[in-house]
Amino acid sequence: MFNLNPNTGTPIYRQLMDQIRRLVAGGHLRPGDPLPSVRELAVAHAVNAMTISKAYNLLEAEGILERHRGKPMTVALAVENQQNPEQWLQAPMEQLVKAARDLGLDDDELLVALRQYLDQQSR
Amino acid sequence: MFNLNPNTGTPIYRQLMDQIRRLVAGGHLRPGDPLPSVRELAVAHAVNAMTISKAYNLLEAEGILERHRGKPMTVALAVENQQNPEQWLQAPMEQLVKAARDLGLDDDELLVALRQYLDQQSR
Amino acid sequence: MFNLNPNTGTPIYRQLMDQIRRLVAGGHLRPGDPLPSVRELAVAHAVNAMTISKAYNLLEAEGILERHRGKPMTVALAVENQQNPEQWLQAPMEQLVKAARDLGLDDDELLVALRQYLDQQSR
Amino acid sequence: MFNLNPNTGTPIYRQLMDQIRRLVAGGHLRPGDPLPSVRELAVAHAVNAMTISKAYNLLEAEGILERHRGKPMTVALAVENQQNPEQWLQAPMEQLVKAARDLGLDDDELLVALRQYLDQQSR
DNA sequence: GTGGTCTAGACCACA
DNA sequence: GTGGTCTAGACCACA
Repeated sequence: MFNLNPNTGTPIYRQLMDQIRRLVAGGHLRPGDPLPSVRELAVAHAVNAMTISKAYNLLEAEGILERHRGKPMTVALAVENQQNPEQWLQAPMEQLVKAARDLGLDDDELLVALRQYLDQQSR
Repeated sequence: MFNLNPNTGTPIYRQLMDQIRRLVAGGHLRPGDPLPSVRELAVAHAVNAMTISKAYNLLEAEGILERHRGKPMTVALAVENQQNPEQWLQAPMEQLVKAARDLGLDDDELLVALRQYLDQQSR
Repeated sequence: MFNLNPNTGTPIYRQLMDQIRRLVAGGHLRPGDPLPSVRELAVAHAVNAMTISKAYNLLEAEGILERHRGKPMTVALAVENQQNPEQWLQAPMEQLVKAARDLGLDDDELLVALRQYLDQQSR
Repeated sequence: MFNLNPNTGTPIYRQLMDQIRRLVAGGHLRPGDPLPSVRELAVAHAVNAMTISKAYNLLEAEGILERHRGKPMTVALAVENQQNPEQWLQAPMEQLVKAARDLGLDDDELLVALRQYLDQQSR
């Protein structure tokens, strides 16, 4: 369902938050859409329920999710999904560019590297 | 000197390790080059000396740095800096592509976004 | 230190949050003042550390506490402690008045009851 | 009908129990008086019927309510409504006094605050 | 020493 | 079925 990796140094609950935020920003999850239950996600990713719950709680505090007693949480109706999706690309682009700079790649070399990577994936 | 951000969720010592590894892989730091002292870096980045020290220790264990009693650590003479630099780009490219997918961008849109970002930076 | 009762139906972490908020609003805890460590409080009240930590985290999100890596949390420097303390009395006054109404007491009888209660306490 | 608030942290069934107990203690509900049906209350307060039912069941177990097959529950004939009404004021008074203490108010200031609050309400 | 993350598991409130 | 609270305990990052 989601892409959760316990070994990256990024806390699992943050990984989940990032992905949900982006799925909402990208329109894949829309206002009113239900989210998988805490237990369901926990089992599916072999992760503790409290870890999932923490992510959901923080997203509720951010106004992105809504809680419904006894029912699954949903994407908030009032969520601002019309906000510029590119905003969510900033941080990972920054990371990538920094890595490229450290490695001595210039802009064009980085773009070539990314294109190659994308081509590999789609094959 | 380096680019250390305490708020990203990635431990500071890992950020430092990543950057040094890439600087070595990219040839910006070459075998025998001295590194800044632990204290110097700690002060410069307002970070605890143990944090820097931990990064240096782990890099020494990896064979990338060498320790010299009473003198600054250096890049190991035997370091394999001829290794494929693209290897160090994998993880950040993966992050970026995942973010783009969640946001509903296809390959071309991602490449355009990255080019725009790079253009902005160089301006 | 604090007054935490696991049997009231109000979650422990909320009880703690309420008390800290009021101590700050009342000026007993002032900007920059350190709070007891999570472990210290947990031991003192025979409560799990995560329960204390949850309260501290939520208060940080509210801007009332500040986190300092490796050091105790403190009352936020920017905290608005000049806000009207009476605000924090609203909820408990509402509760009390509702109870009194249900019991058929009028305003004067309630005030008398409260005065008697206060007199008992101070004896 | 009743005053049920899902957001206070106090379970709804407890809020309901408290209010019925106080209405009985205050003589507003007297032995033999019928209570609203579970469904009626559930609809009126947009609350699940099981929540109401749970409160009624617990009050029956306490001897405060009586069940009559096919008919509304009533206040128990044997209920001890002559018990000291002030007893039900203890808990909310304690809460209020604790809050006032945290805020640094002394007895007189608290009494003044309560009188002001009552005056506001009656206006 | 400080707080943070995560687990396994119990039990509660509510639909 | 849903999410919430809490525990006991492990291990991590940082000062």
